[in-house]
Amino acid sequence: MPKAYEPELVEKRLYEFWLERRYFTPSVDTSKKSFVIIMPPPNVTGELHLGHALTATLEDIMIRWHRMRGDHALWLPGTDHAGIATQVVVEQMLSREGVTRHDLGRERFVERVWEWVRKYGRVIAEQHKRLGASCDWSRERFTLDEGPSLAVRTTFVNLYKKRLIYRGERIINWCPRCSTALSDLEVEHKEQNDHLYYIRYKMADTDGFITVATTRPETYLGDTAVAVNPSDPRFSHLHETKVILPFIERVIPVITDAAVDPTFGTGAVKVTPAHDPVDFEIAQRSSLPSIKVINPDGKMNENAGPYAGMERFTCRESIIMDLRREGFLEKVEPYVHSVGHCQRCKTILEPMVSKQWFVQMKDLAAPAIEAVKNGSIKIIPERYTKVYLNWMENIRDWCISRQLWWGHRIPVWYCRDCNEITTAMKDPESCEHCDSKNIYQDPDVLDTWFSSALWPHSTLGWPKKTEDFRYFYPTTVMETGYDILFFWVARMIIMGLENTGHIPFSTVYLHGLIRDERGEKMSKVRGNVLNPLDAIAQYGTDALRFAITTGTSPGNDTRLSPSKLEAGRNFANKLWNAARFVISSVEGKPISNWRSPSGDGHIEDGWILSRLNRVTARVNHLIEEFEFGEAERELHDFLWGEFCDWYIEMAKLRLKMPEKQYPSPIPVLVHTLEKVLRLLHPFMPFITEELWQNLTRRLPEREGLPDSIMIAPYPVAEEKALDSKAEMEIEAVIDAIRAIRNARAELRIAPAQLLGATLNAGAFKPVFEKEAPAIHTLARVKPLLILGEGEETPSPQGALTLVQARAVIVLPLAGIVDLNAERKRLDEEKAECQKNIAGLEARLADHQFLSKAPAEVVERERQKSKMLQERLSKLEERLSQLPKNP
RNA sequence: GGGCGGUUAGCUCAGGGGCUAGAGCGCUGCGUUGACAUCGCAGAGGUCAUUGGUUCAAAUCCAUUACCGCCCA
Repeated sequence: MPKAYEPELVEKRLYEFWLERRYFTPSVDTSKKSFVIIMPPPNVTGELHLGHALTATLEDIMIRWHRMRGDHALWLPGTDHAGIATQVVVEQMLSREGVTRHDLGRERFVERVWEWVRKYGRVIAEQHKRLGASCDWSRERFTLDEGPSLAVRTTFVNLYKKRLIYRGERIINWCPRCSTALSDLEVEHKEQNDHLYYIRYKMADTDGFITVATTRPETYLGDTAVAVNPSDPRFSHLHETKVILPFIERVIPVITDAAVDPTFGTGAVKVTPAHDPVDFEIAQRSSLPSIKVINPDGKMNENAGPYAGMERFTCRESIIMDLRREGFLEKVEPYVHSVGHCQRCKTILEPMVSKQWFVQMKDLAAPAIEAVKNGSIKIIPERYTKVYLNWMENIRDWCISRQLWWGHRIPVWYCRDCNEITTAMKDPESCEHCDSKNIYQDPDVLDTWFSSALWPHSTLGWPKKTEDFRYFYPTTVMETGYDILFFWVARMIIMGLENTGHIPFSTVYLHGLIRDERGEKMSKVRGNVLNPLDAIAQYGTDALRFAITTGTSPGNDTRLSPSKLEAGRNFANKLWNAARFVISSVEGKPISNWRSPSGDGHIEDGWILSRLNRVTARVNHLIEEFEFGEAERELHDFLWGEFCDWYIEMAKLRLKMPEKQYPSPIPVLVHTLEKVLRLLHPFMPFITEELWQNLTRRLPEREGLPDSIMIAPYPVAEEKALDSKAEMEIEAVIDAIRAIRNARAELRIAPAQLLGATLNAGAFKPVFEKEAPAIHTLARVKPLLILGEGEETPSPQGALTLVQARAVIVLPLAGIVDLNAERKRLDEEKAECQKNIAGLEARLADHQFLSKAPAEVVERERQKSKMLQERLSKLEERLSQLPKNP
């Protein structure tokens, strides 16, 4: 075995081994419990980033744990066609060839996208394999596959027939760059330093004017009214009057509407129904006409009179100049407001009246609200429940049509003869209303999230009643980032309930974002992205997995830095070397009883087995509670801080000794390592598999051992292995060794130099006698005289005394120890000890405490007090023995 | 404007009523004893943001203030 763990030598080979054995593919077995995670589908042409790596790691941890516990664990992977994103990428590629999608035409363009997808669509899957993801590739799905597409079609037709999908002229968010409508969720609101323009509109019938304030003067061309608050006395005399728009000379009414905020600007606002959501509603209430002045490409249209053809922001500048010149511009104030941007391309969006398809959400949301409220679906961390409910209870209709070519085409046909709409499961040949053959399909496609919303059931076969659907649905856990709670999770719950009548999953686990070491969001623009594959190449997959999940808690963002990756790599290497030690120790030796070794052979055996079982219980509990980061931390601490630092070090001595005198530590070494490997396997699959196969290959008693750790049972704690006495005893020994080492370091005694020592262990005498060889070697003391209760501890001149709860250690160091310093040190320890006793005594004298605190707590405090008292008297004894110093 | 989260060691973060408050990294000193220098041993370092309250007991629960971050409008 190499001296250091070399991940590149094992990862690929083991992944192929697992694939070959089909370990990732669960069978349908209704007698067994299923555990199902549907993977959030990444963009088909995208590349794996750390968010995906985190998703995959957390899901793999759950899946592997459940699989090892014997559940039929299905982790279904897939990819998303990602309408806008993919179309944009391909259009960019085409533009390098000097063609637009319109040059190609729809059919040829879509064919080009498919080519692209076929070429790059495997990237994500391959990268997931590098991460060790144990997902079932045989069930992999793509949103545009036949199955999921059928689900989309079925859903659309059903909802249309239930009148829950409708077509309407509404104000929507339009991205002029992507040239498509977007849903409200795809709008990114950003605070912007801007200006508020005060524009004068001349009264039509009198001499005066009315001043309105706006941040978007270019839209005045589409104004169809001026509105004031009905209760605003400043304008009551102007109700029912008319004003004239500058230059274009359109006469529009002054109306009243309660939505007008009297404190904004002058209290009078312009109303542009075609380009503002609030104005759109005002217009509906007052039956105002709506005049579009901006085209989908962001240029002013023919209704803009002299400004027609101008780009919208150029037009703004131009209009401001003209208004100012003609005295229509009263003033300009600096103004901060929130502006909607395209989430995808960051272009400033244009609110625009447009005929689009919508899902009516309110009724659909009701059962989805109920499912979370009544606990059928649990959200982790819990605080997101409120966020979810708040959004759901204020839900608005969902604009689902997109003016793109890449995606699920809207299954709607319009009749040129009767203007009616036909929608059906099969593409119609003629209008279902007038039977005319003169029909054409809606050119638009559906929002990508529409198909994503069906993902948990569409991937399992719905609407067909497949075996998979019957066995694996509802799924168990939906694990994803909190940033897509509304986009995806909420909509999956809605659509799952609507389509199947069942919740799509019972637990939602939301993870946080991975940021860079300065806490900034990683992005290509910032140039701070860390490529997971680079990290894997440099540190290994297990190190990366460990680094991004250890010490994290659900829903909280984490920072990733090279030093965390190093820590992961170092931990893997530590494990590697601990295993290397155990494996080399068993080589050529008879091994017996490693499956269930006795802890009675030696105190430290009982100790490590007890600790192992406590950790096992903790880890299982933590995984159940989705506290993966904490579970890993505890395993890390156990392996490194207890097994390696102490048990292995102690075992080394016994390995060198004749077995008659000291029972061999090999069964316990092997047993503990083997268990730790299993415990760690869900987190660090590659190294644990490699070591486990390496180890078990050399062992007897192989009955029931599978070929792979990934299908070996996950350890379960055994009550009978817990041994508090052994834990206490080894703790006392460790304390003594630490105290001696500490003294040696403080006094700068060379490591090679052996010291003689006397140790009075009181009632623990037999323990220390048994552990004497460990103390010899680990504390480098020899000879060591061990005394017990009632035995006088000699204290020669110039000795250093270490007083502990369970032992007093005397190191004869005449000439090295400064007596003044020694007295000072003991005095300080005494003071500290007295302080602690005083605190405890005060508490123990308090009737309230004695009567109200649980008996167990009171008892613990009594014990503590007793131990401190003992220590205090030992300290006093040592102090009295010190020669009086002038 | 409404809501949520954070504030704990120099840095990054765990810990969510009863430890002497922990870890990793960093820092200081020592170290080539056949698992590991991707390491070992030892050490320094904290008014748990503020102010009140609840409680026998508060880093932990409640309220307040301050600052930072996020979401929704």
